[in-house]
Amino acid sequence: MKKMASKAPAPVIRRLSNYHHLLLGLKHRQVQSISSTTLAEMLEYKPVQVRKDLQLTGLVGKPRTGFQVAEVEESIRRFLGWSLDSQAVLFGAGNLGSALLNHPWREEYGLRFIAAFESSEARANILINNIPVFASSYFPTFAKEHQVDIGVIAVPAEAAQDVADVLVANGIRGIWNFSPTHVKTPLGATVEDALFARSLAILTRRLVESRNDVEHPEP
Amino acid sequence: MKKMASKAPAPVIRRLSNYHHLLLGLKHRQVQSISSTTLAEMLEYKPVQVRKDLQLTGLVGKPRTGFQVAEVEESIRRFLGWSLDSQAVLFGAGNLGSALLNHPWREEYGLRFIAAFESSEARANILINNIPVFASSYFPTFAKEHQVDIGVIAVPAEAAQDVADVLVANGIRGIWNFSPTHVKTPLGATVEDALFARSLAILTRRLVESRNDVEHPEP
DNA sequence: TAGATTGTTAATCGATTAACAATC
DNA sequence: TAGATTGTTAATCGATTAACAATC
Repeated sequence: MKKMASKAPAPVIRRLSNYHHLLLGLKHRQVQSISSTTLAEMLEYKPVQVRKDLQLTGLVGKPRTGFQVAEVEESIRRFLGWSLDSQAVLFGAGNLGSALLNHPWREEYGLRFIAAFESSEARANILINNIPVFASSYFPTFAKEHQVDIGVIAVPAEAAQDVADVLVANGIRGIWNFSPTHVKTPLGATVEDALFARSLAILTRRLVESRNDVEHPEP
Repeated sequence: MKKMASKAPAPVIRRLSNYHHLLLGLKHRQVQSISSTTLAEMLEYKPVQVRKDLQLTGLVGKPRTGFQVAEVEESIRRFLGWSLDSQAVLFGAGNLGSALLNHPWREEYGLRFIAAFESSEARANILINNIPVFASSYFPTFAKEHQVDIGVIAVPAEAAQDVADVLVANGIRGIWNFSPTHVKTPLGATVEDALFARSLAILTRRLVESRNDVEHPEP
C-alpha cells in the first residue's frame, strides 16, 4: 500500500493562521525580527509550541535574535497555500453570501471570488462588489471556461448537499461549507465546514462551566 | 488550591454541536430512536466515539434500540447551554454584522440579539431585522439596563481589542469574536474566536497537500 | 564572554480506538 | 434465545510540554 505524505495536524494549521495574521501586522510596521517568546506572549501560547509550529513550515531561527518577520510571514503563507492566488465561486448570495463577497480575502489569503451563483431568479444577474451573480444553472458552463479552485457553499441547509454534489460533478476539489449541515463528498475532494455553531458551542459551554464553577465550587 | 470542575474537551464540544443539528432534523421528521452506528455513519465518525461523546452529556442508551432522538437532542442542547435563552449584543453593523443580525440563531441555539452598536453615525439609529442599532457610546447605559450574556465583535481588526475592553469593563463575560485578531481579556471572561481564516487555512493546506501527493507520491 | 534564544530529545498529557463483557 | 447494540476497560495514537545541549 502506498504511504501518503503525512498531513499536517489541524491544530498546528489553525495556529499558523494566527501567527500569520499577527506577522502581517508586524511586517507592515517594519518590525524586522521576533522571538518565539514574544510571539507566544501575544497569542497566549507557549514559546516551545511556537518553535515547533514554525519548524513544520521549514523555518529556522537564529539564537539570540529569533526569526525574521518577513521570512516567517512568507513561509507560513506558502505553507498554507495563500501565496498562489486561488479562484473561488460562491453558491447562495443571501445575507451571508453577500458578506463573503464583500470581504477582502485576496489581500491576506490570496483568495478571489470570480463569480457567484443563485437559484433565486430575483437575486441573479446582478453584481455584488463587482462580482457577477449568475443563475445556478449556468455553473457547469462557467466551470468549463474558468479555473475554479474552491467552491463556497452559503445556501440553506436543505440545499447544501445538492450544491456540493454539483461542485464535485464539475471537478471542483475544494469546498468551503458555510451551511450548518455536514456535506459528504467522494474521496479526493476536500471539504472544510466553517460552522458557526461549532464555535458558538464552545463559547456557550464554557459559560455554562464557569457558571457551575461559581455556584458549585469543588472543595 | 481549589480544584476546578474539569472542562469538557473542545473536540467533543464541536462534535456535539454536529450531532445536535442532525438530531434536530431527525426530531422534526418524527424519528424516534437512533443508534450510535447510524449517527456515526451520517457524520463520518466512529460509533465508539459517538457513544463516548454522548456519555459526557449524561446520556444512556438502550442496547438493541440505541438512543431516543428527543432525549439526546435535549440533553446536548442543555449541555451546550442552548436551552436557556441568552441575550447578545453586536458591535459593528457592517456586512458581516448585518448578516449575523439576520441569522435565526434563536431557534437552534437559544441566542437572541437584543441590540447592535456602531461607531459610524451613518449606520446608527436604524433597525436591522427589527434589532435596534445604537451609537457605541450608548452601550454602558444599555448594559446597565439589560441582561447581556454575550458580546459579539464584528468590527475591523484595529477596533477589536477596544470593543473587547469595553465589553469586559461593562461586565460582559462571554465574547464571540468575528474580527481576524486575537483579543485578550482578563481571567474570568470567556472569548471564542470565530476566525474564518482558521477554517480557510485548513482547507487550503489540505489542497496543497493533495496536490503534493499527486505530484510527488511517496513510494 | 555571558546570556538569550534556538532546535531536539524524552516525558507527559490527552484523545481516540480496539476489544469485549453486559444488556435488552 | 440469538444478535444487535450498549458501556467500560485497556491499548494506542498523537499532541503538548519539560529539560537541556547547541548556537550566535
